[in-house]
Amino acid sequence: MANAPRKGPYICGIDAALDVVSGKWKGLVLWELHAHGVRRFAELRRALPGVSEKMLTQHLRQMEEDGLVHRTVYAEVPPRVEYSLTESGAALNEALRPLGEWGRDRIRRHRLAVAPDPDAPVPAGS
Amino acid sequence: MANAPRKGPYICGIDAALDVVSGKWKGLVLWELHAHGVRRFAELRRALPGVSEKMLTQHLRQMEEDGLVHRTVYAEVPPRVEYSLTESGAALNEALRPLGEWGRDRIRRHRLAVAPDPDAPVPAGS
DNA sequence: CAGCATCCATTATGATACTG
DNA sequence: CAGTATCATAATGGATGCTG
Repeated sequence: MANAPRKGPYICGIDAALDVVSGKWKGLVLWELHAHGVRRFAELRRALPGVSEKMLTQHLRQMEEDGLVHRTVYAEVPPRVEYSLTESGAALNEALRPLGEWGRDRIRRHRLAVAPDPDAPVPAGS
Repeated sequence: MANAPRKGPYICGIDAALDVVSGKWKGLVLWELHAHGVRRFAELRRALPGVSEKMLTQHLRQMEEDGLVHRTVYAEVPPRVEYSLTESGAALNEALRPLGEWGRDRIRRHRLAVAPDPDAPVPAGS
């Protein structure tokens, strides 16, 4: 993925779409940017428990190249980089919603493990 | 994938869903089974240009384990095995439809390569 | 803070030959 | 026909250290 080995040719829309969302964290990045609108690198990092800097960078660059996310660099010290969804990325997210529903259903039905939400407020008394 | 290294825990429905559709041919298998209802091993093989027997078997087994496809073996000579979508698989396919739309849009917009449909009728004069 | 470079481990995918 | 087994390679994921 590091050098975006563009798959294709595609047989139908499904695999064209799956091609750009495949990757361990792409779905979560989309989700996170959709939920918050704009996120900085470190914020995304925190939102994706277990992701390494390299992977996050790779995924973000790939998604930028695929026209899904927008990257804004502020020439400040310390540096600041903000990510947001492009129009295409937002549309993809919309298209992903039913899939998310199905996934939640599946989690319920099969009682799969769910990681704690790092955005959740800290429980009182801790 | 050969031994289904169940990922998770999941952070949201999206990645739970992406987990079961990730794989180079899963989307196409779903598509094919959706379009035709029931397909034999060799039919699926033909429908997925370039897939190796091993990969197809692996994907089908994984999808069976994930409860997406149903596998029926007929004790005949020569052997016959038919695959079809389970209820869950059909629901997944429904959930995948908007994604397919988005993918087709993307193909159009970026003028991406599209493989010829092996199901298409043979052009006259060949 | 937001990265890039390097090395290394694990997975995914493939080609080929063989079997009931 | 519908697979398995075996042998390879490519793609992906991750740990660590360094830089502007």
